[in-house]
Amino acid sequence: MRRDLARELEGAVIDDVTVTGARSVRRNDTRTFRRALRGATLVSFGRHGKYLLMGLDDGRVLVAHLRMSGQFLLVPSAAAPVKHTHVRLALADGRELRFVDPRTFGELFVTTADLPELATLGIDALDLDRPALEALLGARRGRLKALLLDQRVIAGIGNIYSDEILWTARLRGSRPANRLRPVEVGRLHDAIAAVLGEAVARRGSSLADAQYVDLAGQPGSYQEAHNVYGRAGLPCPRCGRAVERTVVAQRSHFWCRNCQR
DNA sequence: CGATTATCCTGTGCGC
DNA sequence: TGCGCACAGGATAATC
Repeated sequence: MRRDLARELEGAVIDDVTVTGARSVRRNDTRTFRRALRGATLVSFGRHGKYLLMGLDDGRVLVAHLRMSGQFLLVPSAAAPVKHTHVRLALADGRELRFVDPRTFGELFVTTADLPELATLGIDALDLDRPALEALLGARRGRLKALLLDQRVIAGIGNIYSDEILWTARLRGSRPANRLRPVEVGRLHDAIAAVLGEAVARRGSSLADAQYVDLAGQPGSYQEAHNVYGRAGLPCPRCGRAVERTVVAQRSHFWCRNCQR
């Protein structure tokens, strides 16, 4: 999504801001949010974990998190808004960037360049080198899956990718994070890079309800490459044993008992 | 400290 | 077809 935004919106000028949803703009009141964005030019496009960071020409940053069902859609301004369109940024060139979010868990806000709201986030998963991963693992006593999902430790890995990473690294999510052998840390590090890299290359995972779509409304295809996520009862692609589903902290966890140790 | 539970929402798919 | 229930890419606060 960051790449789509950068390709399409570099230099775009925001003419008007319409906020119709009550929950999508957080941390700013609507008036502050509108004032910050009206007339602004989008000059840079970053990301930290799952937060999208759109830099404005005055140095401030429009921060967005899609959470479970948020979408950014770029459409002609005249297009009729779909249901659950909560925020619209009308651009000077006749297009509109729309934030659509049925479950309203997503959020948008404008803040200063030092991003105080994101201060608790851990290192981005794609910035993690092997020694850094080893240090993080050693400092935490919980289970490996919980650590991968904890955005304060590593930012950017969610429930699909934690399961795919653990399967790729042949590690059980229930393993104590600080008791991996060096060779296992190496496999985990490789798996994080491989799974996230391939998922980005395939433009993300869109499940049956197509909540995740790109800026043009198109789904990704990484779901076709899922080895365990959502595949309870189906054969493990590596060994053929049925993939299991257990529940960890109210989240589904999919894994292979035979080839993850 | 770490694990679990409830909560914020809407939509979909399933069994009956 | 209608109803109730389980479940969904996340994050966080409260509780055990």
